[in-house]
Amino acid sequence: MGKGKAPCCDKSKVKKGPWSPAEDKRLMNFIQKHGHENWRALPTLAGLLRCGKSCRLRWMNYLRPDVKRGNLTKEEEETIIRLHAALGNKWSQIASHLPGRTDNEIKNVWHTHLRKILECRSSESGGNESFGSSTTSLSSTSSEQASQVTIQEATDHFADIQAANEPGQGHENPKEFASSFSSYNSNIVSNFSQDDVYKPDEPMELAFNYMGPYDAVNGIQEVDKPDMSNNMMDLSLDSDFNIWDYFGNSDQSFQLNDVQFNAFQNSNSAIENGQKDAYMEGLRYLEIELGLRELASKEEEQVVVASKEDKQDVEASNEDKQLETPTMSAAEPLEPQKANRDTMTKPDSDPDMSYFEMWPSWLNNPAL
DNA sequence: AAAACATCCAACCGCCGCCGT
DNA sequence: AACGGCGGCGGTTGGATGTTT
Repeated sequence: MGKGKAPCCDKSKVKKGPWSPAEDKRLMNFIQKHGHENWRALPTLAGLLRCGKSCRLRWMNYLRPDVKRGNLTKEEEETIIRLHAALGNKWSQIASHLPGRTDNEIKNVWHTHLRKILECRSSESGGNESFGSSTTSLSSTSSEQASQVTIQEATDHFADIQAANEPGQGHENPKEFASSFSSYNSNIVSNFSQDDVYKPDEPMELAFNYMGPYDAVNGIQEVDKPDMSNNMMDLSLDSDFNIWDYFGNSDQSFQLNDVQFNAFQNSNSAIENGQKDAYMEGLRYLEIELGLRELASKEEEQVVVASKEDKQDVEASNEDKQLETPTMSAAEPLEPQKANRDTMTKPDSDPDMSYFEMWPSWLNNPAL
């Protein structure tokens, strides 16, 4: 056996070959919204049946907005020839001198076109032109490392989220938020085991897997990231990242009504102002919908019914329907979560405690 | 018209180096 | 120091398309 590494993904479960327009669209939409901090996780989060490498390649060589199309100009060809003479087959380095051109494209052009030109020139000039694999050693610039998220970036990022949470500044469509929020929670809840259930004496793991050094409880500092690999989602820290948009990619079938949403969205001020009831109402509603709580009263039932009557249907394109359901999507029915309810236990100390209070550091964090 | 051949290029594969643990 | 994960790179492949016979 060779000592090659394990494959980056399960080859039997990923699609290969040419990309369809629907896949392109999905990949572009995802990256435009959330960036590409983690290629390995991206296909799952974006709902693509592709390996991360394949996604990266497609983006880098084809979908990136700054990729130049069309034939190379004479000047570009000459540049490639000169750089190849100096650098050899360092296609990425050559590409770095040609804005908008990819290493793959340059490599292809070289093999199909430029090499022949050089061969012709060589034969004409008596063999002085070089077109082989040059081994000229230039000090190669170290590859750019994935930029660490700075404290300032993290601060700005969460300031943005907080701003989105201000009254009147939040998600433009509360129902969309509630719908997508529920899908996210459905996913988390469906993956809960007994060990995941809240234990009052244990520190809570955050529900989100930050990619930057941000501790939602204590402020800005490095924290250990919980290992919940398949159950977690990575939050991009792109400057234009908006957590509400992150959730806004779902077809889940229930929504909070506006009152519930507002209470939920403004949970901190609601609690500080002694309006916890409104906040808790939103939580209970979510729990009921997720099958984590039985309807406690006629009133609650009416709230649920009213909300369902108020919901909007989300149209999914036929193309999207053909794609594999993303991990974070809500296409799965709620039944599995209802079954899960039986495996969960509430803290003994407070039988009325909301399951969503299992995230106190998240939900009540002033930074949010 | 059709078969054979040539060309193009998107995508895959395996390896490498960096980095975190 | 050793190991594993990941992004990046360069070589290669193979299907699509164009050209020639």
